[in-house]
Amino acid sequence: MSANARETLLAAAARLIAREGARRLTLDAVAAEARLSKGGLLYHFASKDDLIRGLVETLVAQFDAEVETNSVPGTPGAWTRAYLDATVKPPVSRTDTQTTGEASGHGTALTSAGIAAAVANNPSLLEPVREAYRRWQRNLESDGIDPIDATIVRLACDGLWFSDLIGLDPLPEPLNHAVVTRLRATTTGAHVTETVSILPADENLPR
Amino acid sequence: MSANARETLLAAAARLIAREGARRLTLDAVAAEARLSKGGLLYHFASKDDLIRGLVETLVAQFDAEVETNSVPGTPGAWTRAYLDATVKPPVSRTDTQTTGEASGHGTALTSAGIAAAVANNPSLLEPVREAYRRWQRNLESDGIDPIDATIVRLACDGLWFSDLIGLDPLPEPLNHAVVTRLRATTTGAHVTETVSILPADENLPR
DNA sequence: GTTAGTGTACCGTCTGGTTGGTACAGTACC
DNA sequence: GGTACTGTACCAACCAGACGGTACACTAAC
Repeated sequence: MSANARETLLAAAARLIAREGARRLTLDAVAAEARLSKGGLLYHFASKDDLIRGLVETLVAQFDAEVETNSVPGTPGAWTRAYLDATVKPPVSRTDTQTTGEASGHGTALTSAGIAAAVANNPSLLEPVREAYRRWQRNLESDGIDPIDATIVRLACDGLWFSDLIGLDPLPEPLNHAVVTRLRATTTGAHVTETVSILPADENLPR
Repeated sequence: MSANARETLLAAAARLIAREGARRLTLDAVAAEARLSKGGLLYHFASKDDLIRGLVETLVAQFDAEVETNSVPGTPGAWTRAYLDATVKPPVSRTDTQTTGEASGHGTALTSAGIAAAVANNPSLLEPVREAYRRWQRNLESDGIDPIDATIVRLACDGLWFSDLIGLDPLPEPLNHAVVTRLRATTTGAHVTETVSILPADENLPR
């Protein structure tokens, strides 16, 4: 377990935040969650800030990888579409181990854990996120489509992320699907005007 | 000062978060910022959670009031447009007193202070926000325009809010203006296709 | 026997909250 | 109009627990 101890610890930290909120992210708690001693934890992460840094960097790297995977370069709007997909795609939880499903019922999902922890503890740890966004915004603006459209798609994605971060109700399902579809259509430059009336029943659009 | 002591304290707390981050929101610090003793603070707010609750509720109430002010009922999309305006409008800072501008340069603006504090300390304090969003989403979906469009505008607004919360770079100015304009146009049902090319110089669009 | 990795015990500080008070304005009663 | 009493607003000092971090002993592997 030594080689991936870091990952185990990061996953434990993320799980903890998702379950009990950022305030409960204490070294003791993380160590316990990862079934390790505090000493062991501090061997891998020199400080709490260091741990959160790891969380944030992992988050950014994962999202980057996800976008990279989804992106099929060549077509205009490909990167923007990949950004959308990476946001929407159900995040594959890294928590395969220890499935003690004692969900205490609040939103903060694993993906947002790093952000929450950084906001709670030390906003300057968000710097990697800020830097990533600079990069992402650059990519969006030079994606071969109208940068305004691309930016709106980005903002909507961020809105979905925000919603997840603070545990808002997800959009009701037919609407959610329609919104994502509409956003994706935006990235192709095709200005679809097919007004989907309130509560459309066509749930089975091609994925 | 006794009557508005609560407001003074809330403003002090918000200022503190904006300036030094949510972690620094301690009872001592808030009291000092408001030039009051901790005992005095605890007279008005029974606990730290109570203080944060006040912060969150004020935030929701302010936003609600802002939307209400901006909304001109009757025309389709009016509410959605008001939501957009309330988000974009430069928040009139309530901090008229004590203008010690020692901004230490990170994002968390006054508007987001309550959210940040709640995320950091006790996510369950976000319940009023969740409830408000249920209400808002209902209003958006019955605003006389395509609910998909309305929802996308909402999500983009939330994206802007999120951006502010974690202190991302604001959008470069011509783009920002264009995005807001495009979003507003969406709320009128008018599907504008005037593709503003990369970096448009026409900054002086009619407000 | 050296090194990577982990555990135990402990320390100092921070911080939320309590306690016991002060100052003072109002007011009811005689 | 003086006295007893109440409620509001605030303060200084203190406390107990939590928490980040340190020190160091131990062990398994090579």
